[in-house]
Amino acid sequence: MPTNRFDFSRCSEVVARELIGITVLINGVGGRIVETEAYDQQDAASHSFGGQTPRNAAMFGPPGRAYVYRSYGIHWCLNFVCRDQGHGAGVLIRALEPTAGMAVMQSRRGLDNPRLLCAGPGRVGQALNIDASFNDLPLDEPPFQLLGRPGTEPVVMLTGPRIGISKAAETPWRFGEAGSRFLSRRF
DNA sequence: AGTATGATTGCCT
DNA sequence: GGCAATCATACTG
Repeated sequence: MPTNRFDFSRCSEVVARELIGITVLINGVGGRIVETEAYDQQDAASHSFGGQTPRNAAMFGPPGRAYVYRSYGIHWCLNFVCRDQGHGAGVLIRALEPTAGMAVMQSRRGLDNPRLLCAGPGRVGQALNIDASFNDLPLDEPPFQLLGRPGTEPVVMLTGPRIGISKAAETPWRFGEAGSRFLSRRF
């Protein structure tokens, strides 16, 4: 049976891998996570790298909450806070295979093609109607729902360098499901 | 297929 | 004042 329990109190790389195949819903709308990226305080590409600031405070709070930030002044991006409190680590949700609330997501995105609904962090934000009010919210309570458990289904994992960053760009902390048509980009 | 560009805003140096 | 964990569109070859 599905569960809302998920162990976020581990390092971002492990959590990022285990999230592949997990379903995330917000108010019943969303899908299966097929692409993630790990970020960590020791990592020059992470928002938490320089220590805690008002913007990244959620990353330093308890694991298992959302960290939401504005990207390029335009998009809202969703992260899951992980590791131990105070460590400044999180996992960026980069792409979903849309499964629930397709019509709502199509309307929010202004597009029909399921393939492009949630293929990228900004698109996920728009499809799930994310904004700043979701920052720091616990992931095991409404409006969030996490379904499934790591290892329940066999997932062939792809690994590669993260996207859109300039520092630590060679660190292979991007993860995805092999063969998925819903990835933001090819690995 | 690949490369370029504008949109847009809050945070940090 | 500069920049950013992006996206859609409009080019080029």
